[in-house]
Amino acid sequence: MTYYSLVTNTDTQLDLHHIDDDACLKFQGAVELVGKRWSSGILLAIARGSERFSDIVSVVIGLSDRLLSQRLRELEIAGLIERVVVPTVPVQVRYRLTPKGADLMESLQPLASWRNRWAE
Amino acid sequence: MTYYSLVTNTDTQLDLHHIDDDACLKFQGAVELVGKRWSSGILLAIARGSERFSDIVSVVIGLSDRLLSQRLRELEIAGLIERVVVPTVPVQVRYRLTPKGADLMESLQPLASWRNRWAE
DNA sequence: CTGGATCCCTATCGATACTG
DNA sequence: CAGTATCGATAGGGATCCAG
Repeated sequence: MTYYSLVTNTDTQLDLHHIDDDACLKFQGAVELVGKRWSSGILLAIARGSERFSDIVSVVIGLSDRLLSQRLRELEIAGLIERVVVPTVPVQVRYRLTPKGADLMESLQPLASWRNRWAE
Repeated sequence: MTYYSLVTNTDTQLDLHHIDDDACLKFQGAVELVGKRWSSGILLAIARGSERFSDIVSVVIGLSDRLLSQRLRELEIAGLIERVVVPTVPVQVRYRLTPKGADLMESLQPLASWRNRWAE
């Protein structure tokens, strides 16, 4: 039986040939979590320094406030971002990446490179 | 076109400020492409050696043949997999990763590691 | 400024049945 | 085996209006 070799160089990489079914589901879940519409754009915006609600809306092209609100809740539940309320008048709300979220963004860097590599 | 890095060598701090809007959209597009429902599971199944239609259905839990058919077309159009028809009786069809697709799977390994690192 | 609530529309999905 | 066709249900999305 022959199959594609996905493991090429370093030993730190995962060997996808021996992933069990549970890991398969986890992998799928992880990709679909961040792959949901607008999620990655929102995360990227926050990672780039857009901490405010209105900032994110203006940075992520096409994103509506309703969807942003919804996604922010999902991302917070997923533990990727944290919501910080500053009790001023009016109230200020800031969003930042959690360590888990920041680690995720780092892990997505190879994907960004891939997109760049295969851009036509 | 400026090549960029999501992570600087400075510290744990992310430096994404020099990413232009075009790259932002590309990044979002790349994540959402592979993050579509079932797509990653199908790619992983093929990467693990499931070349046949029925194999993929049985390996990816919950996936219906209709959706598999649809996703396979999308992934083929995206240039991630190739469809090989062997003219026997009955016809055999095999799917495998293209170099672009294999490269993608390698680029997703850090994400799999991330999922593993932050599993509770 | 930061959303919540509502309406409505479309895309997408799962199930079922069918074909070469 | 490797799909296609059809259909009803539903989830997701855009637009709009409203509130603390």
